[in-house]
Amino acid sequence: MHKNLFAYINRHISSPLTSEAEALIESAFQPKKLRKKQYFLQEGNVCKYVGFIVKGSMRQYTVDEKGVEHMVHLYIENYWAGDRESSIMLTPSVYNIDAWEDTELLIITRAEMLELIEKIPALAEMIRLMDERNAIANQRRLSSTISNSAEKRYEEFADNHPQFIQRFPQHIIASYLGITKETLSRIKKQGMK
Amino acid sequence: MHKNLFAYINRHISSPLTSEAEALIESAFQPKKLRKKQYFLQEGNVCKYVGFIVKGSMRQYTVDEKGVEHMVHLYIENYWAGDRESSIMLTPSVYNIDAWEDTELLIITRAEMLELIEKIPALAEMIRLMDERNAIANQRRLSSTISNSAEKRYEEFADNHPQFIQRFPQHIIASYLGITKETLSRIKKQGMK
DNA sequence: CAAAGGCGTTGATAAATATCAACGCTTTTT
DNA sequence: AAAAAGCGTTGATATTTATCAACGCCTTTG
Repeated sequence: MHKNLFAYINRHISSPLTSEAEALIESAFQPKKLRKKQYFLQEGNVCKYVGFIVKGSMRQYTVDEKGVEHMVHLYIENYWAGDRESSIMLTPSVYNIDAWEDTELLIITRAEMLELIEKIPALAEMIRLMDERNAIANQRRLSSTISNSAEKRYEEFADNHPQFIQRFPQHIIASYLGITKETLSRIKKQGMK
Repeated sequence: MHKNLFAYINRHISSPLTSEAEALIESAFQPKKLRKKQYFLQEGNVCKYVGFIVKGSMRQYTVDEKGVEHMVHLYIENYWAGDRESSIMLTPSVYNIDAWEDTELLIITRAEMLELIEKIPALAEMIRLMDERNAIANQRRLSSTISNSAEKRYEEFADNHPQFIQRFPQHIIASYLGITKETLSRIKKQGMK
């Protein structure tokens, strides 16, 4: 199970992990299984772990006063799930994270992760890269959300993230794009003509 | 002029900069003045520098097919301006960054910054902190943009960033919030009652 | 196997927001 | 000092998107 993580890390660093490093990582990351719908993080709790998704899919969302869910992130294999703000600040999270499909994770606390980074410089390198990509992706999404119509946002998303379109139902995608499921349904019908 | 930068860095690290570190920083960061409306970065160019704003204000925006500007970021003193994606990937930027008021910057290339980080560990610490805050802020903004009505977004923004409300005209704020200036005008009138 | 729930679609209608045009008031430029 | 440009506002109207209700088709569950 940790093999996927090693492979992921090696894909993102310049020279492969030593076997000592792998051993350290293996003992620091704890396997965790979630059944569909189970919470990884529930609103109001402090987010203790960040999780690397080995298999399955998850979603992160807020719930508004009317009970409507707003998807903030979608995750599949090789994504990291967690609420950074809560983990860092130790404040209660405003987000829920749960499993959309049965999911296998490797989880680690922030403190343990920081320790690990001290011991394995390559990990620091990976984290930096991850952060950068994340920042870039968020930047793009923000820019798209502000500037584009619902239709254009969907097109862009479908082009850039076909995996998500396949893995999540349409009403989840709609929420992620900031529109209702009905609107997305109509947009798609339009776009086909 | 570099004093502001030292103060900023010291505010974000655990033990103050040594005078050697200050000397290194001073020689690496180049002062730059921009008059109102002057470009720091123009769409289509690779973003060579990141700039620390000592005095003044700037904006980062895209321009769509219709010629409409969409504000992606607003910057004032003690903010860092630049397009990370372009700097890292060395790809042409899709953004424009220009001075809104006459502005004084301290600029540095990415390569020089990386060198500097090697030499001054405290800088690495600061950058990590900066990145974290940035990520959190972006996350919040994204979440707000997806979930909230224009009115609520404005309220939230006004509460959390009164400085921006004071420094930038309303049509810029509107664009930043992803709405038109007319809609913002009407929202504000409503809100007063 | 029957029932229930999840999902996508459609129609009718309402609400939010954009667009276009015009105006008054400042500030900046010439 | 006059002209131009920038800014915020308002009104009339158009467009986009949300809401509410209903239906058919699956898939899951008891």
